[in-house]
Amino acid sequence: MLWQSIRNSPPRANASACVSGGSAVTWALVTARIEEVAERAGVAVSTVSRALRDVPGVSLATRQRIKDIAAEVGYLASPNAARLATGVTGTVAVVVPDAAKWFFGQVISGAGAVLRASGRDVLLYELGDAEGRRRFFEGKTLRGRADAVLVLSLRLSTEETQSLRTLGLPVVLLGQGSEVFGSVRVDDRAAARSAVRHLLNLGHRRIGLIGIDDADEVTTGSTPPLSRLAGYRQSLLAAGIPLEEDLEQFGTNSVSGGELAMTRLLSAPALPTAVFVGSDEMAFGALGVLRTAGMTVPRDISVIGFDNHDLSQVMDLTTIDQNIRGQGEAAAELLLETLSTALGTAPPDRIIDTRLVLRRSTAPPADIPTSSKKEET
Amino acid sequence: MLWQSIRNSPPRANASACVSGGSAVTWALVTARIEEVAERAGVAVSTVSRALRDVPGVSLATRQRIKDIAAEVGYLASPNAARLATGVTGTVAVVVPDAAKWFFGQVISGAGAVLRASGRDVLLYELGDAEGRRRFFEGKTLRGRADAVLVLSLRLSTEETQSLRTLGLPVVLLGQGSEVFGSVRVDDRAAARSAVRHLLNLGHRRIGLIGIDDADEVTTGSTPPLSRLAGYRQSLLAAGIPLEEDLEQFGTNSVSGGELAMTRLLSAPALPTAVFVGSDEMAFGALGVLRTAGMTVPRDISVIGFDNHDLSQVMDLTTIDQNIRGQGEAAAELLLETLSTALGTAPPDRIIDTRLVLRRSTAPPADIPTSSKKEET
DNA sequence: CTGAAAGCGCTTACAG
DNA sequence: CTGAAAGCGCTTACAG
Repeated sequence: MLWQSIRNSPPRANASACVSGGSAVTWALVTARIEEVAERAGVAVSTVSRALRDVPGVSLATRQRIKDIAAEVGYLASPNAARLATGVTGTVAVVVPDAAKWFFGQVISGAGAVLRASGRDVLLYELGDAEGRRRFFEGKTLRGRADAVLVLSLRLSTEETQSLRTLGLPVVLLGQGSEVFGSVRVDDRAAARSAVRHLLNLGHRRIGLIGIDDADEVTTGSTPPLSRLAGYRQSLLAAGIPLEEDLEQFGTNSVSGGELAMTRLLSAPALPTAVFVGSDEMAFGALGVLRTAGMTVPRDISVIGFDNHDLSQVMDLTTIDQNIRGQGEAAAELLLETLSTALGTAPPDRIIDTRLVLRRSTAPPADIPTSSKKEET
Repeated sequence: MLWQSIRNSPPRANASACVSGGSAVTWALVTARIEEVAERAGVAVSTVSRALRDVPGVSLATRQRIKDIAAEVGYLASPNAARLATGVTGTVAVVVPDAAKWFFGQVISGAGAVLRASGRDVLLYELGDAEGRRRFFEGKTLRGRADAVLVLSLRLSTEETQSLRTLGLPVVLLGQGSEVFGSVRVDDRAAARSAVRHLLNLGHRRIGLIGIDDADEVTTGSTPPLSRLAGYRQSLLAAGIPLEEDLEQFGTNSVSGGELAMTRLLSAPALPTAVFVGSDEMAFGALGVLRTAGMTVPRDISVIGFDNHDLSQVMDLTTIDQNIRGQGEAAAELLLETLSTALGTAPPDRIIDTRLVLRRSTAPPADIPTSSKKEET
């Protein structure tokens, strides 16, 4: 009853018009237009337009009068008309592989808060799978829909880069450097080094790695996994510890990926006394496997993650905080700056700080390893 | 260098125009307009418009020729012009308290997939805090920006309901029933009953509750917390077990909320042998506290959650799966149906199935409790 | 400081 | 089946 009345008879005291859109006839409320405000104020529509947008060239008196009348009749400029006239959408597109993943949720929320504070709308594009990614970049999906684009955790191919450039919009990448677009990210390599150094400083010499492999069909090729691996290796080598293939296991960036990799690590010729894991979610999986195997963390093995996931505290996981929400905020801010300033020559590249968060999944190895260096196969 | 050229000199072989928008002068690429296609095809623009949108009334031959030419010149109708002309935006607004929370990420992703498959854009509105919620509903934020609205986990006040109705758009609520709008949700009460019945069937008689309290400034007043509480009480009473105030503790829907509530439960006059927790995230917090207290789950105490969170498997948490992504999908589908069909009299209310997921956080109580019934203070 | 008019790029009765 | 014209509701040179 009520339902029907909503669809078919909009509240009175509002003019209504019948617009046939698509298959169904829908009712759309018609609210005050600029013309009505102009008539009431006894001025031209152009003056109303200028007054309401605080464009210079209107006397203070008329401007105020127009504003009052606009507020009175509840006038709001039609976004679509304004967009058509100016070409400015007041919208920022956020392109994300998968909104259901914790990492991207943090970024979306952080970036969204900044964008909303600037009065902009957020258009969310979720790639989903490789096919979705292809469709997004092939079609000119964004044309006329956004003023700027924030792209998360994607290593863009030449064609994709070109496709974005053709849009003519400012683009900022998150989690990935770029020669062409602005970027916000952390120094993954340095962060990984400090994680492994923490383990070294505790006295560990046999340190395993659970890395993020490249199997994800959407984020494939992105650099953080590689940089974290490189940081791990650098730290070991700098400490004079040779790399061991058996101690490096990889999996998808997920709990189950961590479980599988840790399981493989447990069947290594000689167990590591500590493991650096490429993401907290993988570390959760690793912790689960260790528990199942009857091993105690950190007594039998130390584990350090990467992210500072919401749940890493309750899991008591030592990890690297990479301020993900802050990265999202910084990326949005950079985008807004780019929108209002003519930027210089090089695309800006902002590096966000990381920090080690100590919890109780790391500790000195049980038996001080003095001979472990020479234990290789 | 490259950067500058992006902003100032769009790729050649594309016409370009200088549009002054706001403070800065920006370049916008001008791509083919409908007129160009019409000229090339030797027809009127109206024919092109009809041909490209598969509107009947164009001969097959001309339609195909026009489509070919459009593809050739890469013509795509300007979304803003089409919107202004039709009033249809091809966009659905998703209104969410906090995109960073796991629950909402699932919904956004599920609903988004369905909406994208239908060719629609997703406009994300994150309320953030009470002030954000107020702003959203006071201003006619959505006017002219969306064809339909999906509202997550909000118990709407009369004014907010009215504000949405004034928009004249189809609205679907998720996680909340409504007299006015369509809704998708689970039967929280029945699900809670089955959770508690599981504990009863295992032989538990002293069953505690960790409930979601109403402190969240945005989602305050939503019914799932109340329904789950009601289901808990119903199950106990149906089993002839009197309620005990000390065994009901509440907290914010978060890990720390679960920690605090479990801590209070641990200082109850007599410990429960099992606890039903209103959400998995709270259950994670509860598990953490129990571990810290040196108690073993499920030997000393059984814990059952609600959600089937991604991480509940690795936490080995028995829980109620409520198919959150499925709820998001169903809500989006309902919205699309509403958009294309003139719906009947009553707002549709779709109930999604829940199911018990058995893991190893629940087990029969250690000592069979025969006298516990009379242990109250 | 203000206004009349053109224009943004489509869609849709209306007429043929 | 096709076209000419009006209209969607703004903004912005241009002229005064």
